[in-house]
Amino acid sequence: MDAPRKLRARRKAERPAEILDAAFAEFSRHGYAATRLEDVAQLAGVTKGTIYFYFENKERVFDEMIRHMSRPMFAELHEFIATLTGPYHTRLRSLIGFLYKRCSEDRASRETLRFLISEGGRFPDLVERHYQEFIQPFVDRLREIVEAGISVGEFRATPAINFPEVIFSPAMLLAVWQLLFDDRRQIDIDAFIDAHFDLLMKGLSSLPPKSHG
Amino acid sequence: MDAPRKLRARRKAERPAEILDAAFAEFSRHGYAATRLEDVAQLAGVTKGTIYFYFENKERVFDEMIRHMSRPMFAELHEFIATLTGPYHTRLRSLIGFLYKRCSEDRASRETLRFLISEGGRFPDLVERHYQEFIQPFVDRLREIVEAGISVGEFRATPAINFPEVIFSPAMLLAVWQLLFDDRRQIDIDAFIDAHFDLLMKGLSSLPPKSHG
Amino acid sequence: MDAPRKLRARRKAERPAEILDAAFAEFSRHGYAATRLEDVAQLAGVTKGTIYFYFENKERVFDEMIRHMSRPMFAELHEFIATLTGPYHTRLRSLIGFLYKRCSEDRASRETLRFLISEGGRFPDLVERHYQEFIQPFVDRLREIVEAGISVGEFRATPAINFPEVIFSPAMLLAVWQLLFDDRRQIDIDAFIDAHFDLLMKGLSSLPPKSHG
Amino acid sequence: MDAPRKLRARRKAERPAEILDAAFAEFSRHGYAATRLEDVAQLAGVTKGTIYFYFENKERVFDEMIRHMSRPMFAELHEFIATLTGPYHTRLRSLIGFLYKRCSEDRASRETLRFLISEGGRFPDLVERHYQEFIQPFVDRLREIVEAGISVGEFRATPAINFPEVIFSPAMLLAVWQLLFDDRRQIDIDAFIDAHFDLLMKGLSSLPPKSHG
DNA sequence: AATGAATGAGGATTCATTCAT
DNA sequence: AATGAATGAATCCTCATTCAT
Repeated sequence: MDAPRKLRARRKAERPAEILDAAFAEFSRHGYAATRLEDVAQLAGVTKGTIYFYFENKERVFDEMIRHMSRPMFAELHEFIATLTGPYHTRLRSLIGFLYKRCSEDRASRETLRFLISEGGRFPDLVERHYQEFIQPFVDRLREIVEAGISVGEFRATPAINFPEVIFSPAMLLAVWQLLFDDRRQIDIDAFIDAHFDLLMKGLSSLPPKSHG
Repeated sequence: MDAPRKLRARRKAERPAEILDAAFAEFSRHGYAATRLEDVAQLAGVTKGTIYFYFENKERVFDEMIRHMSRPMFAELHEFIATLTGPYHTRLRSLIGFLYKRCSEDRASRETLRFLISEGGRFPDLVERHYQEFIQPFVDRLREIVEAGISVGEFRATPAINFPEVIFSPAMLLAVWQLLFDDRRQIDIDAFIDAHFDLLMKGLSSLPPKSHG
Repeated sequence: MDAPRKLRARRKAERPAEILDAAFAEFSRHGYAATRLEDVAQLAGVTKGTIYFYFENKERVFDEMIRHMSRPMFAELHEFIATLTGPYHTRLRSLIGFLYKRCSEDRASRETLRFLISEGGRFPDLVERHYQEFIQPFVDRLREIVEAGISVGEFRATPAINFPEVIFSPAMLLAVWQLLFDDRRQIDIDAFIDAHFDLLMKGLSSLPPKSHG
Repeated sequence: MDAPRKLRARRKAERPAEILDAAFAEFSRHGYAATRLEDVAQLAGVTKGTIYFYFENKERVFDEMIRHMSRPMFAELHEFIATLTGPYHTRLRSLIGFLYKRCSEDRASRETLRFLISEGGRFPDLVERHYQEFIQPFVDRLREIVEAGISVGEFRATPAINFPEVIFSPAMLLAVWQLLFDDRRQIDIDAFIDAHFDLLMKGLSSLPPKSHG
């Protein structure tokens, strides 16, 4: 008499997340407009009606799905930012490394970028939220690190200080690349990251280039 | 009795392009699935039936629209590539400058990127075509320039040679930024480009950094 | 330990009536088809499931609601009829006055008329029941009074004896008026009734009209 | 090449009316909410989509259907009113006779009354329109006739002058009766009307009652 | 060439009803 | 007794597509 009640309660608690996971799968495959809620339901192992029990309509399913997928991402970023220590070039690598992990390893984050680009017109709040919660904190932190690095002489003064996006843009390109080609044009990600850091550190360095001789 | 015939003939010749221009406007506003051919027709000043006279179905309208918007872009790239002369760092700036013009000034190119990201799953050929016609030639040319620059000592040897994407990624980021925020978060594009080149040239440079004293 | 049990018992006994009262409110606002049992439940302070504990389905809720609202009406009519005394024109006034009270003061009776008109096609038994229980007894009693009045010389012989509906029709019109306009077009009800009786009594009178001189 | 074009054009011109006729049939059978547009379409010999080609949505179909059915009724009333001549009791009979024709012979008018009673809450404009276009003109004209009749001594002064509804209410009752019982409880309409006029004329008369001896 | 009336499959949404708890 | 999660049939409405004119 207790186990089933718990089961029911547990199911109820888990249903919305199950539906949102299914929604992620379908929406990222077909886009917002071409996704049928019936397919989402089926993938979640429920029926259409159940979705409407938990969510007001398709737009809300999409919106909540994005929140559902983004929440851990936002949280992780903020946690991660708090732990950065060491010399500034290390912090910089570390921070950008975090972004690479999001872009290259985490399909959810990558697909979120796709959603923002594809459906941003229909869901402008969603874009704004991601700017406030993810992009801006990330960019700000990046700028602080570079500024601090400059002030202690680790980095040279550079106009890129005003456009930290320039500094991490290869990570974004990698994400877009993967969105475009999925697995059809593989990139050696580690080598890509190394190339990025090589160029970046050289570009930021306040030291003369090593002699190759 | 001749003028009207000519007019009609001209109209006829222009119809498909007019429809495709209208299609571009509607598809880029709402995405493939949410665009109604009726709206495309209205914007083009014709009726639904007329679209079906010129195009087989909605998919073909989309596909042809992309071709229509991309053709000049492809052509320009190839023409542009042929004209590159001078020292390799100049050629590099020039080539990347071309990309910036596409990304920042040309809405059609930018929206094409959005289409590729949004609808690539539905139109894989379209992605492939753009890779063959635009991305690959661009990347190849870039790599050639850098390689040549290295071999004549203008640039240092760098692993970025294997990932020319790293070199132009800020331009792509700028395009994505504009797709996401449109005019809501303006960027000083010239300053952005300067920051990019500053970092890039420093990163590629085979010379010691200028002393600031 | 006893009070709560009583309370619950009382609640239980009252539940069906509470539900039917709520049903009356919702059905009369939206009609049968457009009323949602969920709203009825909410208004009654219970959940959907509870309704199905007490009633088989939506049709039964509606049917029982009508019975619930009509029962006192039927009972009152029969009681009232039994009490009629005095001269026949007094009895006539009194009986029609009863109808006016139902039509003008009692929203439940008026809305019942609306239900009969709106949903009679779906619930023919309901119409039949009201005919048997209310209309026929009322009409019969009315005819009896008029016949008796004629036989004692209070009223003149009139073909209206065969259509007692003609005699009370203004009361029905008033009900319909209120159903149509609610409070948007107020009528002075007492003056309306006076006008009705003035015309009716004159029409039935066996006496010459009063001279106005 | 001409006949078919005409045919097409004629069909197009007739379609909306055909659909509205079918809508009348279905709506009056089942009420607004319970009517399925698909059934309306089928009865009209078209498909769902066609209805939406001509009408924005279900509400508009209903609204236009009412207009469609009422227009001739409104027009006829106004024409009829203009033709009234003769002694005032003749005009009165004639005007009320018009109403009886609407109520007893014309199902469309009767069903319109049902719609007003059933769906007035959802379509208040519709009720208002009928008041302005039909009820008010009718009532005003009736009052004028009675007033004129009084002033020339045909009728006695009566408080019913302020409530002309009292005068024609049996016609309304007849309509309601037919809505409730359709053909299940037949009324001898001519006899009913005679009874009405007998009572009414006696009630309005300025003369002493005829002696029956 | 072009129109636009007509189609009908498809998808969002609603809600009466069930049933495990 | 009562709950409320879950169902799925039903219905509104959309829109790509066709075709007679």
